[in-house]
Amino acid sequence: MKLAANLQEQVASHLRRRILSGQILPGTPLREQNLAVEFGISRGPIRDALLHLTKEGLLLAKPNVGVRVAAEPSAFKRHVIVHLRREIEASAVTAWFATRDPVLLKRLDENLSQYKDACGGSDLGQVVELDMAFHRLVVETADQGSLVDLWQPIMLRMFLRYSRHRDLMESYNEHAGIVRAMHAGREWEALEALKLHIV
Amino acid sequence: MKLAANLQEQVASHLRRRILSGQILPGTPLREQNLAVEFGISRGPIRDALLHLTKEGLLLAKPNVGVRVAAEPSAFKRHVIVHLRREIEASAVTAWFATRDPVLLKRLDENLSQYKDACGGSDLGQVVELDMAFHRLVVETADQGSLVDLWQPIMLRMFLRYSRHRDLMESYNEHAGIVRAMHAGREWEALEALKLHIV
DNA sequence: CAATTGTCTATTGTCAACAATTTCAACAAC
DNA sequence: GTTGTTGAAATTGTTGACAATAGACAATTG
Repeated sequence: MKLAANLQEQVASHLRRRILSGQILPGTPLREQNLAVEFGISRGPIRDALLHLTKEGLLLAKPNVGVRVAAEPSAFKRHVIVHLRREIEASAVTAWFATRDPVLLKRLDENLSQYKDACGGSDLGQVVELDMAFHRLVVETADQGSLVDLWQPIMLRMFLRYSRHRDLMESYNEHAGIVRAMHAGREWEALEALKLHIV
Repeated sequence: MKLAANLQEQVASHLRRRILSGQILPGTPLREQNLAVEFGISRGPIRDALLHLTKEGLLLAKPNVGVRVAAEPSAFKRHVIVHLRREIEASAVTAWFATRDPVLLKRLDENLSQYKDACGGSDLGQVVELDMAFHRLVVETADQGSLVDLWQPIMLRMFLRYSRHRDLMESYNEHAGIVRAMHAGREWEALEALKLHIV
């Protein structure tokens, strides 16, 4: 975990984690003043953080009214999102196979072992973060990470329903399968495993 | 043009237009204080607007340093973006063919005639806006507009190089071709024309 | 002379007070 | 009963002042 220097980042990642882990349910309003006293800071950085999360698709903002946690995407929207994520991550994997930089493999292996541990523990926030970190590692590798900002809001919208519809251990096995195919240098198999994993 | 009630929206759309029309070139730094005096308001709403545009991919932010206009996407990134836009807009068109709501056709026809006029004029900002409005109309139609927030940042990143690489009249003809196919109820033709238009 | 350290300035980050807006309940008019 | 009105409370929008930081450049030291 990188620790952010400025408050808005800290607030944003804290709220992000709580939303994704299901501690704050869709529809819940977030008031600037409440959060300000909760974090012991002024409303300024809170506003910045809420704007961040709104643009990331986690919150829904209405002018002069405030923000609330966004609802899970509709079936139609989710269908589109799945395709977008596949497109981005598959492009990244394909790009990796052109270089086969071993650094990524090492990092993915590390992530897998942490992920396995976290699945046993009780901290769902940690599991979500490691799951996301896995995919981010892949996306970051391609084209000097230029895809990350494209990928993140799409990913986050999908993870809005993470906690309620995901079998943790199965997810781990699928990650492991992708990495195995990459170690073995089997591109088609890796891409296929990735595609089946993103659903 | 919709006029926004709050300052941050006004500032954001003003800057957005100036960036997309090439009046502010990639790499140009935007200072909060400068913009504040230029717009005759305080730094608060300016900050909000810059955050918006940053999340939309038009600006690049560095903590404690400030923002600058983002560079055009790399060839690799652009390639991915093209696929994403095609996926989103094709989904929307497909959804439309399930209902064939004539309201959209009327709006597209209106847009086309305005677009044709604007191509003759000298206001590039207007052309860009109408071009974007055309595609937004399509995307808005599907699933109560749920795709718009997904689509917008992708679209905007692509339009960062709009002014420098686009033949206006050709773009108009392609739009017209898509609408013609929709009027005639030829789904495959419309999708194909759309795919060829997004490049 | 090179490397480091200190200082200065431009700029962003943060804060608390005030203004504008929305919401909702109580109440009056029809 | 329903509808419109009004006013208070809650909340966001905006502002200007102050604090913290980064980057450039000068001073110092080996």
